[in-house]
Parts: sequence; structure tokens; C-alpha cells
Amino acid sequence: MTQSATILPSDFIRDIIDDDLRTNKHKACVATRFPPEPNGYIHIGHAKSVCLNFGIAGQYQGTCNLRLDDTDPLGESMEYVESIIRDVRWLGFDWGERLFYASDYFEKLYSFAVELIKTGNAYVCSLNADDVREQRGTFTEPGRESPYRNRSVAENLDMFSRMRAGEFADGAHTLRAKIDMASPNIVLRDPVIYRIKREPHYRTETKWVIYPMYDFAHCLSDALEGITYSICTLEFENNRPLYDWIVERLITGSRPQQIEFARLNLSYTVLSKRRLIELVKKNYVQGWDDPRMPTVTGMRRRGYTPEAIRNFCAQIGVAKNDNLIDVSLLEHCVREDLNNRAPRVMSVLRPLRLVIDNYPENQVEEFEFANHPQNPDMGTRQVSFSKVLYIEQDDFQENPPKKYHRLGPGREVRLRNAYVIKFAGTVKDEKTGEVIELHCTYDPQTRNAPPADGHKVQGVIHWVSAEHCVPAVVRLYDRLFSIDNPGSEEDFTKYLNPHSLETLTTCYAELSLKNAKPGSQYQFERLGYFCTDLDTTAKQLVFNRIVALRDSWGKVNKESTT
RNA sequence: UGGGGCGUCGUCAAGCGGUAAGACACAGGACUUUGGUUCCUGCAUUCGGAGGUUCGAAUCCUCCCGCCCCAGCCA
Repeated sequence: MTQSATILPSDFIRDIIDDDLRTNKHKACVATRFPPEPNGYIHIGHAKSVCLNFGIAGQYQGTCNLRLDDTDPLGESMEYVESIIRDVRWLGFDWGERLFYASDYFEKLYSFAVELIKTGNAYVCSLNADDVREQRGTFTEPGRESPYRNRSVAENLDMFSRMRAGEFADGAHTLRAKIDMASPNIVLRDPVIYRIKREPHYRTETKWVIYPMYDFAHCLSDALEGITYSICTLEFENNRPLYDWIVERLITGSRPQQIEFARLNLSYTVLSKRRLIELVKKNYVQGWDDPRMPTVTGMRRRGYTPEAIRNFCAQIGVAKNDNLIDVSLLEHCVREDLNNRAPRVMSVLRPLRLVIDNYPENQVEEFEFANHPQNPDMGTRQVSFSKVLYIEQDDFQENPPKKYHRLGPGREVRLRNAYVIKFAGTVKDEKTGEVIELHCTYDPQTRNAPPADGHKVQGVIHWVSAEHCVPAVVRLYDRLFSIDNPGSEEDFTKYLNPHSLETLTTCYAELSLKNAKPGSQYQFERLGYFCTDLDTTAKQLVFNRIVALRDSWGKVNKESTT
């Protein structure tokens, strides 16, 4: 560790914990949990919660459990469990032996329910779903009590055990908490806590036909695990009185405390599970790990680093305000991290052939280039230079605008890490008039040195030697949506960005990239940060653009041309 | 509409009665063999609004306005 003091994060939740620690509320213990339902892949919004829960545990020498909240068999699967485990690990967190499943508590939860019945706090209701809804009342009218509300304890016990035994059809009966049908908080109007669902569960298989509802299972799972702070998102605020109601009746001693914070919203993307599933299922993207997806697996494939994501989560803070975080902050965090760790390399994405007329025909020079301009520890590599090169089409213009520091008729430019070259001529396609080849002359004195007369050469462009490069496919990614808050639109797919993926198939990468391993990140100088995609084979290199470099010229140029 | 929450810079976010941190974004400039990095500089006389309390209010009180969440046998 360096001695630079790490600033401990601070937010209203940590303030509460600090106060509790001062008053010894939870016997100086801090126990949190990250409780995803295994019915989808986790995304950057979950990452915020992961960083919060594991971050707090780490900061206070506490623990954070990973708990799969799998109380609704519909849509849950081991595939999702495995993806969650992989993703949370990759983000850099460790839960030791504390991997739990709500489904492991089914037997205990059943006993708790029985206890609730015995104390007159729960009853079996035989109303169907429509009737329950209808009798719940509205925001302004109280609900009506179920005709089954005053069944005897004995009958309730009998009915509930028969529910478990599978004697009834789905939806025929429910177990309801007996609270208050007139409560202004609708959550408290005798909420259903168990339902019959003849659905095989991915872990308990067909053992159960009744499953506990979230409100019943979650708080008790927290209690069983000795959680002190049950941190969740704002939409559960209305559920907190129910959380406390259940725990107060069934748990003695120290009880978990629910605290709610605002979920993350990110501009130009969607983060709701429902919408993410739609993007995958309707093939708007190529899967959960499509590099355009805000899923952890998508960001990993894209080339984002766990450090960048963690830092992003630290930057956005934790509060109760609804928010829409600008993606540019995420991009900033990714660049900040990659700037330090990504070796520099040269690749040409849209090649233009360049012949250096006065360079000896069969000469090849081996140059040794630094892998990082500010960090010599990252070493050097060999790069070949020869008479025929490729440069970027963007780096030549026949009628360049003012302030254009690149090649054009009569202009000179430095080839990065190599020589200063001067324009000599063009070769055009006879039919289209398009420039298909450029001719220049080089000044042999300018290798690692300014021109003899000392004048300043403004432009520097990147290149690869035509004989010493490797072809590559490069995928250019852009934001998935064209509006900043697609999540607020009902028909959000209308706003998909048609240019979110551009695949370039005629790129050339410098030879040192020939055996690049999938997942490794590079800076293609002057272009951006790129990552070797897992589609890469021995025959075909494939790169993803993680994020472009900041481009102050692009801004200036755009303004002057529009 | 009943209940629960939230309103501080374009976007986040500190602030907890003593005179508006920081980050991103944006705008200038320096440096530069990446139009990158780095480095300077600027960027809320005012905290949703109106009253009030106070020597002093973003912070306390009152009223008003706006936004979000809740009427799944989802989580």
C-alpha cells in the first residue's frame, strides 16, 4: 500500500452505523448481505449495492453474506446463480463460507408461519386472487376483511398443513398476515405471506408446493443470518413496517434494521430487469454479455475493469434522491483506470496505404517503443518500420480545415515514434476519384529528433508497417440508446441507437498484438482503449472498443462543420 | 386521491444554526512525438417557493409547489 490516505466513504447509511456503534446498538456488530434473486444477470445497479454492502462490511470489520433470494421458482435457475457468483467475485468481493439461499430456510420459514398462526397473527384465506385484490380497497378507501379472517387457530393449522401437503390447486388458498385492512399503508392490509404454486424449484425441486412471499422470507432470512443492516432500495420503504411487524413477532433479541437508498439510474441505458430481459429475448443485443449491455458480464466483456466500476460506485455516492447519473462519469472512471494500466500500441482502423518514396525498397528498421509514455516500468516492445505503411484515412484530407494538424497537400506530419514525412502525392481510383494511396518522403534525420532547422512539427499520426502487421476485426461500441433516459419511456426500444455497434473488418494491428489473449486491454494510440474479445481465434483477432479517448479535436471539428 | 419518500450548480453530492466541499460535464490556458495523460484557471451572492424564529438559516417553524414509490398470490 502507498501511504496516500484512503478516504473512507461516508454517506447517510454509514452515519447511522457510526451512531449505532457509538450506542452499542447491535453489540458492535456490522453484518450486511447482498440478496439478489437468481432470475437474471446482475448489472451496474446491482454493483452499486454490492459495493455498498461489501464496502460497509469491509470498512467496519463486519461481514457481508451473499444470499440468493430464491422464493419464487418461476424464472429462477442455477445458471443465474452461477453468473451472480462469478460477477460478484469478479467485482472483487469475497463472502468466505457465507453463501446462503433463502430456499435453504423453507422449513424454518414454514415453522415461523405456523407460529404466526398459533399466536393469531396469520390465517388461511380462501379468497381467489381477484377477490383479494378487490377487497384490498384503494388509496382512499379502506379494504374489507376477508370472510376467512376469523378461522380458528386449529382450522388454520390444519388448512396450512394441507396446503403444504399439496391438497389444493394453485391459488386456492393463501396464508395471510392478520394486520389491518384499514391501514393507510396498503402493504399492511393483511398481506399474503404464502402462496400455493405447483412449480418445481431449481433447488428444492418438487419438495414444496407452497412458497413464502418476499415480505415474509426476506426479513426472517436476515434475522436467521444475524444481519444487522438490511440495506435495500427506496421502493421497499412502504414494506418496512411489515418487515418490522413480522420480525417483532417472531424474533427475540437483536433484530435487523432495514435502511433504504436510491437505486442507480444511468443515462443512455436501461437498468430494469424486465427491460434488460427484453433486450436479450428479442435479440436487440446479442446476449447478456453483449458489450453494450450494462450487465456486469457485458461490461467485463467490453473490457471495463472491476477497479473502474468500483471507483464509479464510490464516486456516485449513496443517498435517497432519485438520480440519473451521467454515463460520462462511468466513462471517465474507465479511462482513468485504463490510462494507468493499458499498454500503448498502434492499430489502424480504416487503412490508407502510404508509400514513402525515398525510403529504401527492402529496408526494415526495428524500433523499440515504450509501452507507456509515463511509466517506464511497463517496458518496451519491438516495432518494424518499412517503405509501405498504413495510416488512418482520417489523417489525410485533400482540403483540410484550418487547425488540422495532419496530412494534406503540401503538409508534413510526424509518424508516431518514427520520422517526419512530407506529402508528395496521391493515387486516385480512376472511377471514383477516391484517394487510394498516398505518397510521402521522409527525413532520415528526424528519428527521435526535430527537423534540422528546429521548426515545430505539429501533427503526430499513428501507423503500422504493411508487411509487419496483423489483420483484425474491430467492434466500435456506442451508447445503446439515443436518448438520455430511455427507462422512462414505455416503448423504450424505439430509442435504441442504430449505431451502437459498428464492425470494422479491414483493420490492421501492429505485429506485437498477434498473440493477444482475450480479455487483455490496450490503448490504441490516438483512438481509444480496446480489449481483445473472446471471439478471437488463432486465425482472427477481434477487438472491442472499451471507450474512446477524449477527443478535443473531434469537438472543435464537429462545431466547425455543423 | 390515502400513505410513504425526496427537492443544494447541466449531472451526482457534501453540508447537521456561524456565512455554499468535491467529482463529472462544460469553457479558457500551459505542456506534449497520442488533438491522450498531466498541470493551472473559471464555473450556485445562493440551496423548489413564500412567510416566520434568530445577531446570524440550505440547516429550526408554518404554509404552498414539484417529482418518485405503493392497490402482484413478483422481488
